[in-house]
Amino acid sequence: MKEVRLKDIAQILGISVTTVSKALKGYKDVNEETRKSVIMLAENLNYKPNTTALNLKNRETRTIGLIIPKIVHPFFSSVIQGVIDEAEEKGYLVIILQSNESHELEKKQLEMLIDKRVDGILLALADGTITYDHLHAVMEKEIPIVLFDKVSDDVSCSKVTIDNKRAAYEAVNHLIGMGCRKIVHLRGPMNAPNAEERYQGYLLALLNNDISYDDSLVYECNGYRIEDGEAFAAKAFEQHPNMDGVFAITDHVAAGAIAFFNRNGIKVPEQVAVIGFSNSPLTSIITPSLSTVEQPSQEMGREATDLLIEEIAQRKRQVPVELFQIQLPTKVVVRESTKKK
Amino acid sequence: MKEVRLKDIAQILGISVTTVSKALKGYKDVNEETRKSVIMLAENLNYKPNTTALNLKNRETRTIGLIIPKIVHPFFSSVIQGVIDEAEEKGYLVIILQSNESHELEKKQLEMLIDKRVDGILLALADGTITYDHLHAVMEKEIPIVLFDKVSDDVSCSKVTIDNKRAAYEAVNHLIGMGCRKIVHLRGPMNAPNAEERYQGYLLALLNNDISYDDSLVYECNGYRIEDGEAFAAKAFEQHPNMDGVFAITDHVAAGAIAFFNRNGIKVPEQVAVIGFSNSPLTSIITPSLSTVEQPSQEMGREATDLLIEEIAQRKRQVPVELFQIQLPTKVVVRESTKKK
DNA sequence: CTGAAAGCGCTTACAG
DNA sequence: CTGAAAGCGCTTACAG
Repeated sequence: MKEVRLKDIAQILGISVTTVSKALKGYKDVNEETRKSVIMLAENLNYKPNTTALNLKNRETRTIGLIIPKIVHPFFSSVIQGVIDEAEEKGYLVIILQSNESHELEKKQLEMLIDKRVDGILLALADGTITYDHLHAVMEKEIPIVLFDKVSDDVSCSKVTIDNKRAAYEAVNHLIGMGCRKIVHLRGPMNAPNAEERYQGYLLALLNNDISYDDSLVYECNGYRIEDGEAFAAKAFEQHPNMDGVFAITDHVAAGAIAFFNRNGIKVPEQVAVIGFSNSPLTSIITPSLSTVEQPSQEMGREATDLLIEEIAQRKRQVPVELFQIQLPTKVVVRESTKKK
Repeated sequence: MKEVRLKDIAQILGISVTTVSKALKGYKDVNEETRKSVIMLAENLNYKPNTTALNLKNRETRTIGLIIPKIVHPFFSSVIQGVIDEAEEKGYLVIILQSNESHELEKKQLEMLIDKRVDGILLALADGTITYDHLHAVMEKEIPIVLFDKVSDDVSCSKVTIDNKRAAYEAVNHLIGMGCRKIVHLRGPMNAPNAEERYQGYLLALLNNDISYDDSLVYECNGYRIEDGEAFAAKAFEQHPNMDGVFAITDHVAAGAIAFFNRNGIKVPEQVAVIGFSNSPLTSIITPSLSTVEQPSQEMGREATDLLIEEIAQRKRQVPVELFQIQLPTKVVVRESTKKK
């Protein structure tokens, strides 16, 4: 069963393709009778315009590309959902690719999406990405792109992130409010901007509360798995048996710390309070449940999509493109691991 | 900066578009010199064929659609990864949509994908889907479709699932092997095929081990959240204080049961052994860690994609389409919640 | 070995 | 009010 084309309708009605097209598109220079008969027949034959032909004609695909470091991940999969939902509402479809934190793959996938002629691209930088030529290439082609979560100052485009420094500040401030004074920070790698900003927030909270900074309380985790958290908590506790708080770069690292404390009879939160980052599902599953910082993941996806589609529209209208840097609010979620002593 | 077209190359070289096209596509009826100069220039100008024009010409988009009930879900997000990886390897891109377990949405999205002219569709049925006309419509248009995870006998297309009955059988058999005799089954809804099959597996395991069936040990959960598991475990324990095993329809339900037992001083696994289903991340996070049935999620995505792309190729070659029903192997993963007493 | 022509399915400026 | 023609960027059967 072949697809119905304008030509088929035209032939049946004995009129030209032009007129059929106009009738369907609501041009008013079409006789009322003609219009009606075209529309009826189109309906009966269940005519659907060939999107592929429209794509070619209109120079747009109504498709956006999304490159994400990791799909099987509570935060990112929630971002994906936000993107898809928002895009669908605005009439766009989404092609998703996973960079696996690899610079090479990210670059290759960016090219695939451009070849595919997507109307715009959404991207969270891979950890492995250290140069940005592939992104500059996109900007030169004037293809709209919006970065989110992991971004870089070296790329001038719209961006959606959270305020990592402030979020960390609030987390540590919360620990201090609970009475903590010797707070260990299990931080991420030095070269990761997000990790650096959270570290700055940690510093600021100490400063604002007149707690002197002790750099031996800061540990750089070389992995974000639960076991990494266990290992670093063990190390920290050995070196600082009087520690009374932990601010971990992720919930998994925090969960690892709690596992270590649980196993060694160190009471959480009585002896050591623990707070993580992300509000991932495990926070309410472990015992004690884990306080954390909630990142608005779906909103991040929605917001980034919104900016992208807006930019696509501006480019299309040939008006100057506005760039935005949006920082979404976070909030501390208090659970058992930092409840009042 | 406009995109380079064949026409541009032709003009610069003073030859026809036809010859440029042929040179690039390796036709041998092109002068060696001409070929070389075309290829060089194309490279220098970084020529990329316009995919949109090719789509129209070739009547294919090298794109497949994926409709999934829920994106933020460990099992499904892992399926997504499998699909995307496999598709990318085979030169296809993937458009993802979320049906939110809704029949209506699933139908609408199916139409969107068809309008989009995807080459094929991958779909896990929504819980809300009770009739299959929208799927029959797809089959009539001869658009390749492969169902996975949640499938229906009423739709004749290739399918990829696990053998739920066998998987459940093995789980319950494992409990029996650990010495359990009064095994509670927290099952899913009566009208859900997967739930029904697992229930059948439960029955069969009892039968094969000469344990008489007691239908008061079977509870139909009206939800799969942890709290649902807690509530039903409480109910079961109240009615059967001598119960010694639980086989739950999902890991979350099982985790809820464990939470209830933990809180009430009922030893797991000593007094009651518990096994879940899916091998989701929480299984190794809770205490005691949860035994479960591992479902091959990425493999399911890969396998379904593979079948789909194969079918697309067959349709294209006009050879008769073969339909497959693949059942992927599962395996029992033993953790603390069912360790030897 | 080269290229004019037709065609994929649509849109739209233009002539009548 | 209608429709022939040109065009989006490509491919390919065909003539020379």
